[in-house]
Amino acid sequence: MPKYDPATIEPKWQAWWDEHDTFRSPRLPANKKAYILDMFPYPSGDGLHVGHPEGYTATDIVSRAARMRGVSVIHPMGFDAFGLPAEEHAIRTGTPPRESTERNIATFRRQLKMLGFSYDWHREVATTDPGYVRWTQWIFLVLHDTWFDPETQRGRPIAELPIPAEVAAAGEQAVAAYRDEQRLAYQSEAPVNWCPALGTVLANEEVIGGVSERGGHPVVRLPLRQWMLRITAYADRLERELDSLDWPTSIKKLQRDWIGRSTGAEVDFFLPPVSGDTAAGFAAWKEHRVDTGFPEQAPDNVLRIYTTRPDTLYGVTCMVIAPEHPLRARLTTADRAATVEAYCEAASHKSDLDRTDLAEGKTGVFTGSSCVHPLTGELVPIWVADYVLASYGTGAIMSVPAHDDRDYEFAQTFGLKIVTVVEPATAESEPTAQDAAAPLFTGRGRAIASGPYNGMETDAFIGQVGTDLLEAGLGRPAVNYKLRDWLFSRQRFWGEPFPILHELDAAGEPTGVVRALDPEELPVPLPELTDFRPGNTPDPPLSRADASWLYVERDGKRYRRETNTMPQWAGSCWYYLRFLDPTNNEQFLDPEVERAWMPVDLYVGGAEHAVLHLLYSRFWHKVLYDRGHVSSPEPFGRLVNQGMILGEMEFTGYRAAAGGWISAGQQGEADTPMKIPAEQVEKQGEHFVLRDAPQVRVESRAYKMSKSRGNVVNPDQVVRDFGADALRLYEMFMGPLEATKPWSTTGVGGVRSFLDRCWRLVVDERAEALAVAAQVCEDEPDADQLRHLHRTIAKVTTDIDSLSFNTAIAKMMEFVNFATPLERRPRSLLTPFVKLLAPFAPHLAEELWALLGQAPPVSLADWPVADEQWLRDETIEIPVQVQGKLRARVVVPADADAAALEAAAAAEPKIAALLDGKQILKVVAVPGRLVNFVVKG
RNA sequence: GCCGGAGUGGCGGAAUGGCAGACGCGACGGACUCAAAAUCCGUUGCCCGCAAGGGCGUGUGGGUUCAAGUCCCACCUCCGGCACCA
Repeated sequence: MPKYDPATIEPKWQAWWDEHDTFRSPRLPANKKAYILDMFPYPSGDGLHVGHPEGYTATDIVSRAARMRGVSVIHPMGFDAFGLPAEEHAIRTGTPPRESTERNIATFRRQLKMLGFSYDWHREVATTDPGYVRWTQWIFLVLHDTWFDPETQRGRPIAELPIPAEVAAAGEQAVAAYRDEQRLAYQSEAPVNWCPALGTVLANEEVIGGVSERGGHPVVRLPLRQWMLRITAYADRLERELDSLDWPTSIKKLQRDWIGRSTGAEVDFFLPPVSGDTAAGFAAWKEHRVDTGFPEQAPDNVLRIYTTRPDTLYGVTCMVIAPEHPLRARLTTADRAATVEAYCEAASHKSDLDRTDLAEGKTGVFTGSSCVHPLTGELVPIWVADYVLASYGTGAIMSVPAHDDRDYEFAQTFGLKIVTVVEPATAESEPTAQDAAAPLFTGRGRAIASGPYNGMETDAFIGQVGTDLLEAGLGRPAVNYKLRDWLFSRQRFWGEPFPILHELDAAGEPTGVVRALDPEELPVPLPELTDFRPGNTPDPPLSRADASWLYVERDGKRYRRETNTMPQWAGSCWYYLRFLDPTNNEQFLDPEVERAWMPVDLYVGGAEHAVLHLLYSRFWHKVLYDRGHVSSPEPFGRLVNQGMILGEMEFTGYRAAAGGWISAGQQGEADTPMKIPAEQVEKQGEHFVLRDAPQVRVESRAYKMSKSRGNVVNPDQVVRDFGADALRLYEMFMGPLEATKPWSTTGVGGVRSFLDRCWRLVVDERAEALAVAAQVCEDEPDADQLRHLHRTIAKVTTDIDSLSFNTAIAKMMEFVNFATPLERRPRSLLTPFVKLLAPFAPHLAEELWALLGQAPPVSLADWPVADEQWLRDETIEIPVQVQGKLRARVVVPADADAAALEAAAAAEPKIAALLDGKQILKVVAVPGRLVNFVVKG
């Protein structure tokens, strides 16, 4: 009668935990601490997806097990609630985003509670809470109040910024402007990615292949005033300090590649005056440079380039500048002006996709002018081409077609000269005549045709020429990063307003003076709007706010509020800090609390945040660290990415347009894919085929869950059908946490029947009322039972530490398989097992714990300790091989040495027969492992 | 193109260089039942064989080793990411 019924016991225990504040964490850890963090979700209107509970269950198991082992655990949850979908919903329906967001959060909260996660809900935050926004804005003020001191590689208060004498002399306004330029949060007019369909500007990272990441809408480039964050100042630290982190190497590498540090040299190429003696001018310039050295800023009379291969200087055959290069107009001769202008005009309209090398070939035009090679004195023509990016390095390159594939392609396209100056330094043969068939060589080697540097290896050459250029004042070593400053403003409604005022003159026009609000004036609330529609222009929706919001007066001056809002990343950059002190109204986080709990010990989330979220968070954290607001330089110690959960495995056959089936792989456009039920398919060799037509191959694959494919699994449904414990357990049993794996509904049924078996281990299912099974007794467990129990304890314990939940569950299944047939089940055998089960299937464990007469909650019971004595065997079975092939097994004492093993093996009748008459060449006997006879004859 | 990750039964997956396939799903057989479901017990990598037994097996080809899923070299396929960063 009393069958295992998750629908009743799960809500019951969830209510119990709530009432008893079972998972509330203290303000400060009582002893050893563990901060176990999930990437908080964006509360979409679709509710929880089965992908969410995967990582959440993993951290929940770790948290619950840690609590049972006496660790002070902090395990919070919240919501990343600003963002585009809520705003788009608002535009469609006219509902204010706050309303739909609150509704969605309520759904998410209900679903998360339904799964029995042991979050401390007292710490819940949403990035949209005014009490949270206040401190996001406050951190912006910190960024705005900070400049990066390159000397100390640290962010420092703007008040400490040294003001150059000439700036100070120019007056207060000049000083203010100088400061504004140096702040970590600064304004820029740079061209931005404007997406008309979304009505917003997007960060470079949000533009994938020329279209918006979200929605795939076209993006155009427009110049616009924007807030930028100077993340590039921290590039070096962001890269270097990755070393100290316990992160997957693949994620570290993604971040390194994204930061894209490269080392090389900047070199100045002399621009001869339009009229006058080029040779004499060049000589005079060189002499001047020897005296004055390499100037910080490139003067007007040079073209400054950046290269990672200064050893190829003698192979330069042309210079290429970006279309947006500041010297472009000056370098263009009158006869080329029309052509160059037309080219640059066209390039400005090209999307990033068109400018990548996916587009066919290289384009470019000659400017008509030339510069002088600093080492050879030869004239080098200057071209404009859009394969050179204005935003990287100096926006200009030296083109070395023989040793750079992009330059090679460019030279080939326009028939430019190719000069080989590096040859492969192969050990086996002295390179003879240059191999004309392979003019492109991008590897490292030995210099040729390079004047005094002939014969030098690439690395030595780079070092030497670097020194020489520096001495001659012609160049200097340089470091560059692919990482760009972070475009931090959005022209949307549903985001944090900036705590910034723009001063207005008498005519109501901005004077260009910016005033940051005082921290006491925060938060700046979002204005009430009725129309959320983005405009046709990049004018943000907030500019349509009431005058009462938009205009403010301070100290007798009129100001207009900043109407851009912050991007969604802002809130998620620091939520892990607010969780520690979520209701603090005095400061963003109490330093005592911060020191006690930080850094995060385990951070689990999807790999899609490998670069952006994790890089932005680290950046903010380092700024807060530099400014003394947090105590550690890195926020996240151990990071783990959970894998994606795919839809159920599908078989797809193809209906030929002409009728009948066509084998997968041979189908054309006109043939229609059709889903085939699994029972109509069978495996034949490498492939699946139709059972009724084995000559027809069928595709078998699991696809990413998506609404359009209709293979989305809904957690509510799974909980209804199998229970939350079954869902949790199944997600952990599917395979390794990090792996991508397909969903299988029958698999959920499998773990559910394991839970049923656990239930029946304790409960008499056929009794009228809930009662402990008759087999449960007060016997002392026997040796065999203790062996099984302690081995299970040992395995489950170590597997939780290594996040190998699938094998931990397998071990518990083995225990249940062992214990089920027992006619007498000692209570003291069952209670430790229920404890092991508790982190995985907490509701069932609480129920069984109570039924076994223990005081709840098992969630805070002591974790069992494996007793070494039961992990050892007295005798073991050892495989015996002859010629490496398994031929027999012998049972020997566990501590038998090699000689004893060999003797026992040789005595085994089957082995003796095989060895008879053979010459034994070698015997490998590994105690505790195996015996292998190597014989001849 | 470049950089990661992965290829093991019908399926998901286990395996400190030492018995490949733990555990689960599915399938098959048995017990219980009038019957079915549920449950319990058992079998289940492939091939040959009545059996005892034997052979073959971790994407492909080579190598190291007494011994390779695991280490090394080359290649193939799939998945993910990056993509003119000089």
